[in-house]
Amino acid sequence: MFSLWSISGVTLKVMEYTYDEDLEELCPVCGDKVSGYHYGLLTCESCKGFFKRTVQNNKRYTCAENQECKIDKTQRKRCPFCRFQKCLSVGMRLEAVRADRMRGGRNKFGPMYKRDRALKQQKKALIRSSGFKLETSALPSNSPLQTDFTSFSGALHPGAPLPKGLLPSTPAPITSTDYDGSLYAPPSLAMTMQPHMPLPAPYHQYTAFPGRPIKAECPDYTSSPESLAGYPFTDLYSSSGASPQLPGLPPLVLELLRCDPDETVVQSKILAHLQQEQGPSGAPRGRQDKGPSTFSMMCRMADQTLFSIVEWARSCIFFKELRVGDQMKLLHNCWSELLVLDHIYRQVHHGKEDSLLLVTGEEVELSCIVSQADGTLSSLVQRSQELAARLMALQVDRREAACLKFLLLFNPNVKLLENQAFVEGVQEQVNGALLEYTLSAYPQFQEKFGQLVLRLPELRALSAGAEDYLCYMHLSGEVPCNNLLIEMLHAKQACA
DNA sequence: ATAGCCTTGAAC
DNA sequence: GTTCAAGGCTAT
Repeated sequence: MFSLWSISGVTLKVMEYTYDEDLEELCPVCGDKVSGYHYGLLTCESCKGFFKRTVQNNKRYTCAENQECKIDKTQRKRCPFCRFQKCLSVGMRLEAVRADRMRGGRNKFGPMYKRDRALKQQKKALIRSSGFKLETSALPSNSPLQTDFTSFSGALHPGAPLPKGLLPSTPAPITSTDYDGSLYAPPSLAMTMQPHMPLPAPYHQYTAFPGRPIKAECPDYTSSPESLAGYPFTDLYSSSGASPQLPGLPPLVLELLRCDPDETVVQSKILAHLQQEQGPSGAPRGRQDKGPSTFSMMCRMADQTLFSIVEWARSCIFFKELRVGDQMKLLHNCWSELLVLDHIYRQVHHGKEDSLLLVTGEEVELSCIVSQADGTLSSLVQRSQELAARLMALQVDRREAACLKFLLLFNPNVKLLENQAFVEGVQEQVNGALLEYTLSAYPQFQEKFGQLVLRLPELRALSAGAEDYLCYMHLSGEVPCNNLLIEMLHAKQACA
């Protein structure tokens, strides 16, 4: 029996899988067995008690070493300073320790724990359905969920608002990944897909515990942004956007929504880039003397949008767990669909039939576009307006749009994927979450899910038309060079 | 001081 | 009524 299984290599995978499952039950502070949720996350009984004693008794510790002691089950008693630091850095919440020492009952974290559990279940099911553990950016001993949360709010997020300015403010010679800085270098998806290597960034800024007095009576951690760095749950709680806490919101939908970048950040980034591109030399690169053609501007805009879409995908839950090869295959397959959806959803939001809202925030009259475009382009724009109108009629909301993006990205029909089952699993899960969401949020509109999903083939047809047109224009030399759009176009043709 | 077990009580 | 994360108790 053993020999039979071991030669196939299956045993190995199964063992990895169960091993990894066990890992999830370990305390992120010391690696001991988890006994439940304590002060914000799953920890062991001893770290729970340690955290409580420290906060309740306002204890102050010092480290005899370099404030970087390893904390594990056997050594956790040796340095309470570093242990408490670790408690904070993994996300244990001071405010969950009660000032009044009231016993029993539930606190405000209740729903969060519930959501956490649900997400964990979902993720587990996904891993199970894909048959084996994925390549994750392995953190020491966190549950996958906790890993996700820390990295969401961590410094790795490429879509995070840039510190300042339009150009990378980091003096470090970040070479290949920085397309913004290299106008003449050939763009490449492969480049933008490289892991951000230069900084072996820690997942949580170990903001050395700054001698802050420990107060039991709910310290206002929410008021100082920098103190949130190591507290993954805070932004989960104040769910992004102005939407109030929806009770029936499936956790997965919430999670997908959280992956969405801030629109204004994307907008200003793209705007800045385009201005810079035409920029200082004063000489617009357009043909003839009336400046860049409408089409060329649209290409540049789409190109920049595509970059932000790639950034979005790279930082997305599930997607970032795939190997780069699979990531590229998926993106090569759906880039134009995502672009079209991005455009169309913007029009839905814009809500005007006779004008377009561009990614830069500019509003352009439809008649103006049509007058400058050829027949094919005009008809593409027209079709996209019709699709936008249909989605508007369906009153598609942000959460649904977020799901649709994932449904396009995780296309199970993409061939030769290393991890096909995972992609199918995500497709399935997102479908389920979207269905659940539409049913609970729009109970009076039972067919909404079906209606939404029916728009996807239409959208695909439209994007195929757009690709064809782009291809044609490219062959006529009308598309600006150094264009990610073109690279994607070629990649797709190479696949087909 | 630590950590395993016990009691409590609001939310479900 | 059940759950389960709070605080409490206590031998080590």
